[in-house]
Amino acid sequence: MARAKAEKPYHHGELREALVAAGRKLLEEKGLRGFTLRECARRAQVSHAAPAHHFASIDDLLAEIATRGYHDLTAAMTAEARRSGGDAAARLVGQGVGYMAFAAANPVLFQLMFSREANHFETPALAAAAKSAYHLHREAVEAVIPQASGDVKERMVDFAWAAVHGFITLVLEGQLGERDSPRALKARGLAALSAMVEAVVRAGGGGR
Amino acid sequence: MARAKAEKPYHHGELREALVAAGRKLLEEKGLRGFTLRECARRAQVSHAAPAHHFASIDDLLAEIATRGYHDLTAAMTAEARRSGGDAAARLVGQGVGYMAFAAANPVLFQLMFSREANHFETPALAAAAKSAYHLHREAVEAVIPQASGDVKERMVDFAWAAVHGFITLVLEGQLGERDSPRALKARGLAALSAMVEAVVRAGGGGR
DNA sequence: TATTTTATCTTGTCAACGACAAGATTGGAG
DNA sequence: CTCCAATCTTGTCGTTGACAAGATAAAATA
Repeated sequence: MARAKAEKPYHHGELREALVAAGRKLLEEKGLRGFTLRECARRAQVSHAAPAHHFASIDDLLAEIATRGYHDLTAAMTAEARRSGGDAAARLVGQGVGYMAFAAANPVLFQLMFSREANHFETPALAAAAKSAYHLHREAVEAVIPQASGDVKERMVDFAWAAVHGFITLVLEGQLGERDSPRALKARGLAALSAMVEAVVRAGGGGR
Repeated sequence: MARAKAEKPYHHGELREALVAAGRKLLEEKGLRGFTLRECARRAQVSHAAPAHHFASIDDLLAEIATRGYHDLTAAMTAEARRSGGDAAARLVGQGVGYMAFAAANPVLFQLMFSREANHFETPALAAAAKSAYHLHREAVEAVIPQASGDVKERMVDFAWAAVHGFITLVLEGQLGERDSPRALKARGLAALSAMVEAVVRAGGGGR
């Protein structure tokens, strides 16, 4: 009850956060093409020009939203990996599950994060957040094949990420499993994940 | 010299085609967010309202462009598969190469085709073109593992597509191999492809 | 405490956009 | 030759992102 919404606050006080929150919701509701600064301002109860004092342009707001998305993504991956116990392969699967779960819960944001446009408004914070998620994945893959050569490791990092990312991307776009139940879809995702891990293990010298 | 551009043609004659061509170029130049109907009209040398007689809305034009993209994609996949000889596994790799080559040559269009927005302006022609590309892929995968069960086949179709699509998607967004030479990048793509095919063969019972 | 500074938010404006309406031009059907 | 229908034009509307200039209130200073 400290500085909440009494009637109509003088200066709002937390516009930046409000804009990010409203923007994130708007993004999921209307898609990237339906996303407008003015609607964000409207939802935050401020005038159309107020956001300019916190974000230089609409791309700046999108960059901030994408950056937070990466933070949430790494959090989801970490949490799900931890739940999956100590085995390296199981943790890799768990991280993949976390990755897919985040994407499924935030489809438009996920598409924004990995869109070509996102590369255009590249802020340092966005690049750092993306790199952080990448390293998380890289380490999980390398832990599965610790004895493999650096080259094989690199290729398996590529391959594992591609399989996970490709699967959930195709699902989100409606190309894969459009008429499956959520349950069946999750099974398909897990099948893709385990096929991926098997391939990694095998390529890393752990096969037979 | 039949109905080309003499001075300023009466009715243009081929506006629809001109708009699609201009739009496709504009899309690659400016990205989806920089794509405007009026700029397409400008490049086709017509007034801002002329496109309305050929496309009901901007989404209609984008849908048409995406549809042609799918046609070109299937053509690229077919051509590259044919070049790769008669072995089913080699042809699957070839199709993947064609897939990636198309995406690399038309990055923004590719992103549009597989974007969430594309699902929104879903025309019958677009859906048919997309389904056609899907079936091409499905058959190529199934040809590699003809003796596998239907369930395994389905999962390997998922998996193979996910690996190819995921890899090229990550490359296009700059997440993978951003500072590799085109040559090195192609090698990474081929490595991902062969890891995928190996996994498919093994899962399909052709292993050992 | 009183005054000044500064961040924040407002209203007002601009060019560009997508969409629509109404009128002009032209190729082809009768 | 006449009329029709498709095609293209000009004109307009509401909305958008960005900018400018002024108002408000919090914070810094004296």
